[in-house]
Amino acid sequence: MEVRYNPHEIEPKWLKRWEEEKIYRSEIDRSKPKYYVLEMFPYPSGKIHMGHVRNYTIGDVVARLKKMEGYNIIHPMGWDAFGLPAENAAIDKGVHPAKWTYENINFMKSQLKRLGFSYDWDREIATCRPEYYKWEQLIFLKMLEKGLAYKKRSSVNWCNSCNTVLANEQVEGGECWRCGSRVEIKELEQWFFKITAYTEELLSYCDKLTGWPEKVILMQKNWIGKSYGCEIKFPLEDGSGHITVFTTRQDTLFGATFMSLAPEHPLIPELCKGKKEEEAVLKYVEKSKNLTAVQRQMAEYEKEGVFTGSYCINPVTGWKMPIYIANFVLMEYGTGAVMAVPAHDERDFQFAKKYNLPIVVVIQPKERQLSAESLAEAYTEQGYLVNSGEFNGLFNEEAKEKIADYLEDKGLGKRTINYRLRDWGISRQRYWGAPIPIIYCDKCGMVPVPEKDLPVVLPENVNITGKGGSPLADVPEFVNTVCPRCGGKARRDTDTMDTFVESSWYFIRFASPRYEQGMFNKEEVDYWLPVDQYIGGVEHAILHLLYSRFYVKVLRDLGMLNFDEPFINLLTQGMVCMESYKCNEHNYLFPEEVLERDGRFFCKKCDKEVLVGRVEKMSKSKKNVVDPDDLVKNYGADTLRLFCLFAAPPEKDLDWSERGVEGCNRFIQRIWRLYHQWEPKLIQSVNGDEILDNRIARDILRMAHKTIKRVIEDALKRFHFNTAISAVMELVNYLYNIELTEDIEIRKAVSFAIKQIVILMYPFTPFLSEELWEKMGNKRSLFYEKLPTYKEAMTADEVLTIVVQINGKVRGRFDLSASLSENEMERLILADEKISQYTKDGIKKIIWVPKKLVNIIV
RNA sequence: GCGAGGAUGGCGGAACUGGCAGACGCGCUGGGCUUAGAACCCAGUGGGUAACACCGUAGGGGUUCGACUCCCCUUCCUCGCACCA
Repeated sequence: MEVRYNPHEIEPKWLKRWEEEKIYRSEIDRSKPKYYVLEMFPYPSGKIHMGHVRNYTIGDVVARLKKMEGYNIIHPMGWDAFGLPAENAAIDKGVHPAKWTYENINFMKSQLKRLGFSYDWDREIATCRPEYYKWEQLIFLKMLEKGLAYKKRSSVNWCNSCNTVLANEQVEGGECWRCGSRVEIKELEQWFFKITAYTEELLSYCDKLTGWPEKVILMQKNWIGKSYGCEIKFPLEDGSGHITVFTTRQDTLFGATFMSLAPEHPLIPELCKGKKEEEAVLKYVEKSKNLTAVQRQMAEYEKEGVFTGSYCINPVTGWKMPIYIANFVLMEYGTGAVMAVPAHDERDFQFAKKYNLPIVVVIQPKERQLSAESLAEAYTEQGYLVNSGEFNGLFNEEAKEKIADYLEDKGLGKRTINYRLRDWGISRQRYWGAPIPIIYCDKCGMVPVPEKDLPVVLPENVNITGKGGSPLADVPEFVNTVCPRCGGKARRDTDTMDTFVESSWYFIRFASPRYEQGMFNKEEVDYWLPVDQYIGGVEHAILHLLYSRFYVKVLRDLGMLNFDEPFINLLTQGMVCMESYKCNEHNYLFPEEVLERDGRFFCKKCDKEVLVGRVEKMSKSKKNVVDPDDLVKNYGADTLRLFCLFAAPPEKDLDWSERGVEGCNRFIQRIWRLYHQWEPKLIQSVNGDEILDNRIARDILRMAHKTIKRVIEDALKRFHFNTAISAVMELVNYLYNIELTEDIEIRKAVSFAIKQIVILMYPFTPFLSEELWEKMGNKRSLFYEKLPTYKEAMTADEVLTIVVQINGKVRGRFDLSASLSENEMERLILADEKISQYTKDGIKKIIWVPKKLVNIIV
């Protein structure tokens, strides 16, 4: 008889039953501690890919494990449904973004269901529904009231030939992704969220995020970019004012020999006015205007600039410093003006060399002597001050403080702190997003949409061509409205919000997804939030997580929430990777378009040898993708899940391997077969701590208890599912070596062990486990079962294998009864013939690692 | 350039606080079953040797009775930020 686990019969059976019984529905239960498991919700792009499968499998395992540990679980799923791809689909295929999005949602939802994820689908949300974005618009208005939302002129990428705004990701190497023409910069009035109002809190609370990966916290800190320094005033030579700079190196002030300004610096027109340099300067400024940030980066770091014709005075040395415009100075950071210290800053050094500007050394290292003439590069390390008047001889870190004191005393400058973090621009000149609830009236100016008129619904009848500005501007029924204040004619804001706004609070909405009286039901939120375990890709380590943290703080300060941080624990899972094949003639090839011959690979079309690419992230363009649907069809969901968990620990990248998948399927079959071999001999009610006389039976029980311990410690405490699974594999292998027998004690022990396997595998392979669980005579789903407990005493070995080292080298192994004392063991070991050969010249020292190892030093 | 992480068999990966390196899986080899194959089961599998010895965690040095693990230097790889003054 062939015994085979058939996923195509068994898996649909359980899907149906789980759905009918709604076992994953979550409700407040104050008798249990709650646990909120959340995976980053997907963008409904069409169908799920392996990255989703891995992410959601990890989340599902966490949810099931925590449930089995006794928590009341909430495990929701939804759709980050607004975004650019929907609009692109409209442009390419003429499908309405809404239709495209909802169809994708339906399809992807069926895919997720098929994989057996334990979502409470009653809580499903899609951010493109007015019931959702209504509350986003409300919060926008509250932020406006608080001054946390404001409007200012800001630049966008603009394509002249398509006549449209481009998102950053639509700019490829400074060119438009559609037509390839040069991208320009255009200034538009845009909305911003004042995230900088929370800079300090976002930074200091980083240290409270103890459940986050170190790496992500560091990225957040770097993104915020706090630096301590001074603002220093440099008087203009003609006495007409001064230029303020920001520097973190006030210790090098005596070495500042010229001044560099950003091309956008407001003083420039005045500085060059009437000078012979004026024309050249204005031309340079004009040229810089049309450079995007992307293009600036492509400028290959060539430092360049022009002299303005004016000078300012170094306040401590009295030197006349020429004022330059320099392309590397950023208007957005500091004051847009930099004091140039060529001897101690790499960029200033290059600039000084190029334009032949003076270099003065003011920091000397201890071990060598620098001189301005022979300097080949800037010296940016620490050292002692020279050429710095009364500060000579000070260590530069000390001098920073002394010079800052001096500047403050004399009123020449003051200590300041600067941050890299800028406010969050949220205006998008796009259709498929949440409309910004603002009305412009000729008489009353800018008027917020009254709360009672929310939501401002995104109109359906819109023509999306990919041309022009915001598509909403072409919908007169939307644009034209009446002013809520005066009742006169008015126009709506035609921009939509950045999709990061929707994802900044969806995790709160999940607590009460159908609530109609407000953004959320406070009682539900107080119970479920914050998220206990958040799981997703590291690509969101900065923006999404930072914006979500910001949102929670804003809502807290609006009195709506009473917690400070959204995500207690964060797991960033690795990517799913695969080799790629590239033919010189036919570009990237699918694996089936490649022929293998003696370990080399050839293109089936042209028979030329193909380049086997590094294992890298699966992507359509590289043709190194596998479709989860195919895998479910071939192996079933359990196998696919198991592979995602077994091939690597969750935070590492996962290398795709078809053979590895087959191995996981084999393991499932092995459990299935093991069960069926023993089925007639299994004994129903067994408990694991019975005292058995049979040695083999006792060993089986011990092995089972050890396995429970390992699975709990690896899976639950460390989320290392790969080693947890391998522990179960070892137990299965062990049981395969037990001969089928009528011995009652062995049958009891095996029954216990098999039961543990079924329970322990449930979070990983729920279908298989449910089926076996039912076969074992259980009526209720495993979902309600508790994790097994192990007895420490039951894991203790009766016989210990003691490793004996002589001078740190392994020279023998002794199987000794665990009941012996160290002294008794020592006597037995030293009496051994082989060991005594080593010890005949006398023993210096004996070091014991209890129950494991002894090192004899001779 | 700065910051972080990493390098272990033919491959993916174990070894948690320093204590048997290579668990588990894949692949490979041999055997069993079979008319044959697939599937399955058993055994072996870092290098080296007839067997020991010995050599092995990127390379070099150090601390220690003992180092994949701790410290210093070097090389390479991955990721993040990237003209932030």
